[in-house]
Amino acid sequence: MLRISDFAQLSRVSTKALRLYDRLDLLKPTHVDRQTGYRYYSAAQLPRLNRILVFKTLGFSLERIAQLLDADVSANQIRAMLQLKHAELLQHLERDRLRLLQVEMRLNELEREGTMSTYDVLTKSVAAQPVAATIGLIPTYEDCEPIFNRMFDTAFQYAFQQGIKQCGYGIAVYHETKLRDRDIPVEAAACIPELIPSSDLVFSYDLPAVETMAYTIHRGPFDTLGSAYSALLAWVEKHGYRSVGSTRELYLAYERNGDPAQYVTEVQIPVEPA
Amino acid sequence: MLRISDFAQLSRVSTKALRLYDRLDLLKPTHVDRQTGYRYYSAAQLPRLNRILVFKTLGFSLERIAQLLDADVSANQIRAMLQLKHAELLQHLERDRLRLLQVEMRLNELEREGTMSTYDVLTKSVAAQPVAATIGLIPTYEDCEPIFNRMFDTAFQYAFQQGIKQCGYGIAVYHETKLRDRDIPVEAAACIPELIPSSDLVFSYDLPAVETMAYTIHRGPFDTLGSAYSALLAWVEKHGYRSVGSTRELYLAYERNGDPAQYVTEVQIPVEPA
DNA sequence: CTTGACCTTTCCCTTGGGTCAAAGTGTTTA
DNA sequence: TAAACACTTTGACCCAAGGGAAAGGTCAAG
Repeated sequence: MLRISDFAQLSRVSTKALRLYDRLDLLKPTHVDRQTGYRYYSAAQLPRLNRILVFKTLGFSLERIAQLLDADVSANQIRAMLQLKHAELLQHLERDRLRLLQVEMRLNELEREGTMSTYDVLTKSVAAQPVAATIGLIPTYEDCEPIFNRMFDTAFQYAFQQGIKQCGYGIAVYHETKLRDRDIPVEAAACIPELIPSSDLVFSYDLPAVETMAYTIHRGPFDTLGSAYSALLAWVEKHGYRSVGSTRELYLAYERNGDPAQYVTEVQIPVEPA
Repeated sequence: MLRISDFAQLSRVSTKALRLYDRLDLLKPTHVDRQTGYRYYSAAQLPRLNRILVFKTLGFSLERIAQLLDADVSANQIRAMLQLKHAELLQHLERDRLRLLQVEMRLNELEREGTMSTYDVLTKSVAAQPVAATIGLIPTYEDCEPIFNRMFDTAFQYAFQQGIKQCGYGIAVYHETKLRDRDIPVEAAACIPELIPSSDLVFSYDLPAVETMAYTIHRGPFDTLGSAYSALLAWVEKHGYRSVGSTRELYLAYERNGDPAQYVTEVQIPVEPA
């Protein structure tokens, strides 16, 4: 009969851990004194404790270990739990591999540029979104704001006429076409809570859901949006994605004739693993 | 000005998390109503929140992220933190790779044998241990118990004569020699708290510390110790170690003329990565 | 004015123990 | 035999990053 500290020394497991394992029914002392509550262990319990430690190094939780050590558990169930753990570990490995790559990229950037990019790119999934949209052509990226304003006015006003009380943000959608820097076709869409009838000028439809949307947030005037696109496209390429849809601009903070420095725009590109 | 739930929807971060980030000074609302305590956010805070999310996906803790986002932190400090994270991730990868291998080995074993080995092998580091030891020859592994008993008697009795009150466990040390199955040289050592003078028959010295000791626990009579050795040696080979020292047997539960089924023996092999 | 949606703070819960603290035990020594 | 000291017990609080729920205050629409 060993006292808890002797057994702890023998097994190199702390007394605190042994008491926890007792409470969790993982490893009960062979004997507990009725009077004093003292726990007494036997060297014969070391195999069980060792098995616990092995499963712990495999990354199992104490709760799962309790299940694994249960005498009634079949080899099949054990295999299932091992396979589950196997899959889990593969996930962990993949996640950490990606993290490692990203940390390395950040480090490279820091070495090259001396500073980190102001654009942080993330991915998210985006649900389908009912919109009221107009289509137009932008002659050039400079001074396109008045044209956009007219297009959004058309869309939002039409939505109001159709009884929409609460409109959401404005979204610009650039459909995939041959690259060109003049006469770019663009869609100006107003987010609305539900579909409405379409008219000649304004189409109401569901902006499709996107499984993986890479996006970044641009703060400031629209004429510097180009650097956000650069950062976003560079990120997409470096992270092994490819663009698979229409890019979008979501105008999160915009006030007509307001201070352009306060504008906030989310730039989005649907992607999928290359 | 956005209410917390709007900002949460926009950023896809739960209100609970936003309140936590407020409390941790990671992301304070632009405005908090004095009367009601309502938090009001601005879309202009999305870049900062995005940067928080990026660092979170890299695996940084919120506390570290707070440091990284601190305006006063230099590029050098950021680089240092990234490098630290890099090293940490490498460790994680290595650990999970090993875990994966071990889970796979367990699965293989389960497929082949239909059950898991009764021997669980672990490694630990072992400190130097003062002992009083005698040396002898074992003619054969069968019926060696009386010889061992005499040797241990000699060692323990000598220790008592030298004033040792509390002796520890008995240890048998098999020094590396050419493999042979008869006339095996062996050392029977009594663990003692401190060195004592040596005599003709009993040597007192420090059993050397071992950085990495592979060990397993055997329960039962000594004549089945062979399977423990088999399991241990197989483990050592499969896990990419090689034996680098004298194997030891530590008698954790032994009673002369007791029930051999109750014996508990720890079998140890010093190893290092091959 | 009421209702329902939304906001606040506060408390408890999660893992695997570490770290005290108060109080009771066991052994040893004077 | 009693004090000293080492050991044990339970209990409470702590870590990270929130999730969940309760109790009560606020806001906007009908």
